[in-house]
Amino acid sequence: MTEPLAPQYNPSTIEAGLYRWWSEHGLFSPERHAPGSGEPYVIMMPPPNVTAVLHMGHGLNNTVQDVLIRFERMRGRRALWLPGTDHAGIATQNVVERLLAEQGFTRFDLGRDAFVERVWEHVRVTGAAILDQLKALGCSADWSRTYFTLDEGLSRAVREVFVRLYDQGLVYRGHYIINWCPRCLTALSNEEAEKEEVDGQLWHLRYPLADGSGQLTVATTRPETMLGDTAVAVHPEDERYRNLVGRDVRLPLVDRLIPIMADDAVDPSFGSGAVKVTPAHDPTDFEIGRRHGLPSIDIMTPEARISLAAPPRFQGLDRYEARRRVVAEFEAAGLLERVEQHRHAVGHCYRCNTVIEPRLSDQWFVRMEPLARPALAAYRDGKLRFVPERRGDDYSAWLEGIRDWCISRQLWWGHRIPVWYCESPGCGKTSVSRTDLEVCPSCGGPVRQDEDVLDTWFSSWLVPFSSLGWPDRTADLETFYPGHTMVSAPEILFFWVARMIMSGLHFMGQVPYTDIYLHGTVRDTQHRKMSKSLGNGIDPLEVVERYGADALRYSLISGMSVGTDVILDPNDLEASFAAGRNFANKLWNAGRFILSNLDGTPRPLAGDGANAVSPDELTLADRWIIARCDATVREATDAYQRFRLNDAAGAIYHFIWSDLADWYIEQVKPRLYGDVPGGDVARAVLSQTFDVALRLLHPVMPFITEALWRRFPGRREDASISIAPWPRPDSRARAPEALARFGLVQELVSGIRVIRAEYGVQPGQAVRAVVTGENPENLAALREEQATIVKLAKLSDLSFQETSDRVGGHAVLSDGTAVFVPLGEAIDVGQECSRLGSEVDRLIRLVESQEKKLGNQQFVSRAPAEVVERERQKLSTWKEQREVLLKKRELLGC
RNA sequence: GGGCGAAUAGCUCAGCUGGUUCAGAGCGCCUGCCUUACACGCAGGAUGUCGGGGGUUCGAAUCCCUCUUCGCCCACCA
Repeated sequence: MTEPLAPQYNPSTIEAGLYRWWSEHGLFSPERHAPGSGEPYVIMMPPPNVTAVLHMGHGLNNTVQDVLIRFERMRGRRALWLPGTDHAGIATQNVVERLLAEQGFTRFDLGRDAFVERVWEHVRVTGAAILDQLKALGCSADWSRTYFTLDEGLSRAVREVFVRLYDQGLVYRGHYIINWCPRCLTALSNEEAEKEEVDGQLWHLRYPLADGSGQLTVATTRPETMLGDTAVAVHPEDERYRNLVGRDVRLPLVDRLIPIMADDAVDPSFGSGAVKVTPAHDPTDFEIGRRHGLPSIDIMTPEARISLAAPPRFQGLDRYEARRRVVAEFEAAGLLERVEQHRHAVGHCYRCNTVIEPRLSDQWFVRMEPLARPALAAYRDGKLRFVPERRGDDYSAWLEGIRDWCISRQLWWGHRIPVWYCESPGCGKTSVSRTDLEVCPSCGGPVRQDEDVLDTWFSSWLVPFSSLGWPDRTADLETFYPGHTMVSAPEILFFWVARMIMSGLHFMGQVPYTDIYLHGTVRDTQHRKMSKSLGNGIDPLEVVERYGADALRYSLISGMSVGTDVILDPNDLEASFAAGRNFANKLWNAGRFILSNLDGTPRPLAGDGANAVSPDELTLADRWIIARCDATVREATDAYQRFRLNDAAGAIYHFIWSDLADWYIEQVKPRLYGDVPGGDVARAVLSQTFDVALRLLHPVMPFITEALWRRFPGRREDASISIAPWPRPDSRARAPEALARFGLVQELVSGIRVIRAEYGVQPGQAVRAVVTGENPENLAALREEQATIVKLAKLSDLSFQETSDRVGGHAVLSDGTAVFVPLGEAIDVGQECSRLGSEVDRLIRLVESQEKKLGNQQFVSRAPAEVVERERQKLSTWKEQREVLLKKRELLGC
């Protein structure tokens, strides 16, 4: 690593090598980077689905986690970032089924075993690709502990949990209305049925009374379900229908007699106040049916076609064809009262977006209320912290309204439900078992395992402990449970995060983590979520190749604030990622400059060493940059801890680019070149502040900071910035006076630059400047940095004196100190007068309003004394500046 | 229908506990520079009724009310 650094930073030449080096040195495993010491710090990676390679949302999610884990690792924690991948039952099965369909097959053509083997093939390929992608992003997860949710270990945990919950009466089999996807042909949980507002219609249908004495109108959004109606319900208090309760209507098209009954579930103010009751196809109707002992008629096949339970002419029709046909027949019979436009929420499958069909079937459920209660209490007792805070409200609201969790899925890809049914007549027992059963435990007869698999979230909700070896009491489990921070996208708060908390409390007795950081979503410039179907995605690997992982990471982090979305332009990668790339290049070149000027190990800045730099060797600029560096340490550390990663990145960016590169490096050059004495002190200050800056930035930009940091003279071959100690604030570095005085130097230089720019002074031409002022301390400070000012403002001479020159450019600093640049004939007196005039006007207005404020008795008496004093200071400074400017105008003869 | 959030420069957004970062940053735009770390750069510059209206206060981008517009979450009025 001694070859000269190229002037343009080329991430692709260093990233892969550094990552390999980190891995080989085991820097990501807690036992290697912090053997036996340090408080554990654990982040569980949300396991990416093995359906497909990662998108930018994963890029953001994992970058955030990596920033946090690297930060805590440098702070001396035994940091474990535990990675894994999720088998993603329904999603993965769909992907592979689609691939099969392209070849003209269905899963039934292959059969269960061959199909599952086919899915495994897909999973092995994408799973490996995903891990490679995470590595390309620089993710410092502990790959030696990587899990897959279908691994043997995690499968064992799944069975253990199922059996325990069953034994505790918290898992049960029930015959209920569930959400059914007619395309995926499986049950879904409530969370997997995404409600979406759609413009639909409300059909008002007339049902004739059985005795022919009249009609009753019902309103429905799904007229085809009337084929399965078994009653009509009205509200018990509804006067309009009181005399009809107990009578029958003749169900049109089907010609079946069904009763009219009263039930509280009916809202008399909606529609006609009478509801058709279809217990097999609607959850509310199912409950009504159950209360009144109504029969259920299932008129639909799993594919949502009309079944044999309906009249023959409807059989086999798709649900929407059937809807048209039913409506048409009602209309033809004069039984269609009216059709109303009606906007309502309809459930859609979260994987294929097909409209959900409520369906009556036998499924397995988890009783959630007993699990939810402790999870709610944990939040109320302050054991969980949500960032942003308001997400805690979503969490508790969901828990309060929680319903039982349907966990069985009619899929082939997933954990098979560990339930066996005895097939011998006379026994028929249901057995739930941790191990596979060959025979019935009670009668020894033949058994058949439940065909279904478990919801994919039934394995991932256990990850905080199952990935550590549970149910065995492993050393990992002892050390790393409970963990600390969960970094997640807000859309999986209920699917995953809340359920992990419930399982953690139930099986481990403690919440799995205390901080839940829900970041925003990656969107395009039209604020649409990035997705494959919209074609507005950005491939993270393409960005890594073109701009580097650090640039990608910086751009993501700087573009996010707590809980808000990150906007990227998929059509203009340059606009989205150039900032990060430019910053990396800036840093690279600053590093190139600094490192090439460090001839040998620099003197220590502090300490007892004989050659340590003593405080009185430091110049004003040195004290200033050291104080700025210290302030940045405080700011960045605080921001990282509060998950304000963009603030941390911003503070470091500003320190490196503005303070260190634009000001300090520029001003320090004469000392480095030997034009001015003190080069060794300058090198010491440069070395230390740059070292600190690299360490502060390392969590966000790990590759470039490591590459530069390792090149410092005297660095041990095996030293890595990733385990270098986190910079500490140093109260001795605080120097408010240096910050203020160097601020004046900056003001003076800027003032002269403005004059040069406004008067079109050639960039190469040096000019003279004269400073006058009343404040001796400030003048002394400017004098101390005379060389800096001369260099940065390109002066031929800087003098401190009274002046009688009349022609030139003027500027006044915030403390009233004035600078004058004689420009000879180049100056336009009239222009300068008007320039000064408008400045004077501004000050006059400020002084006036300030005098009014201070003349206000209310303000002076009610505002805190320090505020009043501060305002007085302002007034006197402005007055002083005004006087100086007026004097200048006088001198110029305006 | 219920709950929550947002609206600040052309764009993306900071501005946390009312008053020294108070009107800001980055990008974009304009002017001038290939100054021996960096043109992925340097120096300078322009741009705002802080969404509208009302209120509280000595003082409001900041707190309260209201309206408008967007967004998110939840929901068994069929």
